[in-house]
Amino acid sequence: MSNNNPKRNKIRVRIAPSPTGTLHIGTARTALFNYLFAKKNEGSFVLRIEDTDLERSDPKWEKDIIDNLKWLGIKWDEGPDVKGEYGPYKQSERLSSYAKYLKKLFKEGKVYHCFCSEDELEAERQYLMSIGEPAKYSGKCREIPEKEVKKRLAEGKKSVIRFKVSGKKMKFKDLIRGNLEFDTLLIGDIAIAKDLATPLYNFAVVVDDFEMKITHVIRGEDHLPNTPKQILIQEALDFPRPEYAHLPLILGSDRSKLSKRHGATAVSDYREDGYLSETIVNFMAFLGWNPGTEREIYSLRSLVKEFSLEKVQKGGAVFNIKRLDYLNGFYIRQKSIKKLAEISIPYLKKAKLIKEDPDIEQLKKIISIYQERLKKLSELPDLVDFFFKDKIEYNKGLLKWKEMTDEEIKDSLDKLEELLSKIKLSNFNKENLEKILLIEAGRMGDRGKLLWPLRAALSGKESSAGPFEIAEILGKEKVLKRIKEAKELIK
RNA sequence: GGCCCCAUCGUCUAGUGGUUCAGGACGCAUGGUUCUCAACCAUGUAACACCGGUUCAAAUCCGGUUGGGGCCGCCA
Repeated sequence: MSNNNPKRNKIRVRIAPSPTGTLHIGTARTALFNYLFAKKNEGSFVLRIEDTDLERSDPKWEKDIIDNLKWLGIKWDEGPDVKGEYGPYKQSERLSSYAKYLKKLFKEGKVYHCFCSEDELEAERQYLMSIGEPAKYSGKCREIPEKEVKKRLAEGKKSVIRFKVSGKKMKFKDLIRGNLEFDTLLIGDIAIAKDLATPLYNFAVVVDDFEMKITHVIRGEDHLPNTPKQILIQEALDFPRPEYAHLPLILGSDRSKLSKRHGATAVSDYREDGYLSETIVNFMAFLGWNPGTEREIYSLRSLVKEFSLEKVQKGGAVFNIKRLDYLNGFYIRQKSIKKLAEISIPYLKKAKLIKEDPDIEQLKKIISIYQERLKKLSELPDLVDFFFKDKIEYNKGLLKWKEMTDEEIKDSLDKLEELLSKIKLSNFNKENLEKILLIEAGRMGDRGKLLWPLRAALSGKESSAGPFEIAEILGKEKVLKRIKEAKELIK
């Protein structure tokens, strides 16, 4: 379909995190959906930092948000670090805009100073709730005469700027939920700024979305009650109304909004735990959305092609870590050995298993036999530590397969030592070991009698990769050494 | 308490009035597979919250009940 005025109709969406903490998984998913919607429709995706709360905002959180969004591959077309037509993209740098519209609202008599104390307001709310009334602000400061207001202001009395809410039914359409209706009679006058230079959320959002020409506001369902408030402010300022789409919430296992008490909520936590960005993206996309087919594996690129708001769910979605693990295992298995070895290095270094200059070829061999056993990178050190340690520790009982006696274990170990020492260094590889040892193991009736003690002696673990591949990587010398050590234990 | 949103297997979901005694995936269980674990394969497990109505026909439409969730800040 052709469009005569593409620029004017261009879709523009935004993610507007406040730098008061690490990038939350919920924020990341909202960012993802906005990004997908923008890219699918050839629109623009804007990153705006909502740092009006000076107390809680910190540049370090802003950095965390930007770093992790980038890590996920979610790129913005305009933002604090990307020049754009509608900047600046940090609210703390947009103060003059807010002041401008605040003055306009004052001039038009649509806002007023409120001198109520927070304690007073809190008590009022409690009282209203207790008698079953809507907990809204009474609006009593509306009536303070102008002269009195000036006097109190001159005295330096603390105040807040409130927007006068006039009662009526407010209807708006939500792209996911359909037609919604709120009774604004139930909304008290909205605090929109502390003063001319300190805007508050509901007001700053409206001004910024207007000035940044945002066409679609896609955000979490927890913002639903804010929407009528923001529309009221928009109308007072004569701004056009964007389209709204409220996403279902991400829930914890108890079906309440995902929060810290459910476990990790920061994208950085998952990143450090060794989840891949592909995993997180694929997983987040399916929290409240699906393509309507049975396909479940999607890259960011393929999501862009398939995404649509119509397929977004209405009900909240529980964050299921088991599924995340499964997906991560899948993506780990998709990685090339080279790449997987590379990204494993930091985890092995952290566990002090390798130093600055690891033997990459050796590492790749190890990784290749553990790739299919890995769910997340942070598990790697515990799985492969025995390759790097000089001496491993385990209880003698570990060497025992089923009901073997110490005597039998010793026989197996002796046999192993005898057989293995005969193998030439150049033939000490998986295929050969298998050929030689399997014959002997078969002779014993139960292969476990030979193979289990071998694997246990080499790895020191209940479970591990197979003994032949481990032996090849360890090398003849070390293998014989570990068998000797096992024999010492049995004595 | 007030307002609002929501409701298919334990979880994520397919399903938009008949082709579905409801399909897929994760999980779980069982079996297969060179000792173990993993991976893989196969099989199984398990759901339309309830009550009315509309209709020849309802998981699908309407109403109510119940249940769950969100919000009610001079945070965002």
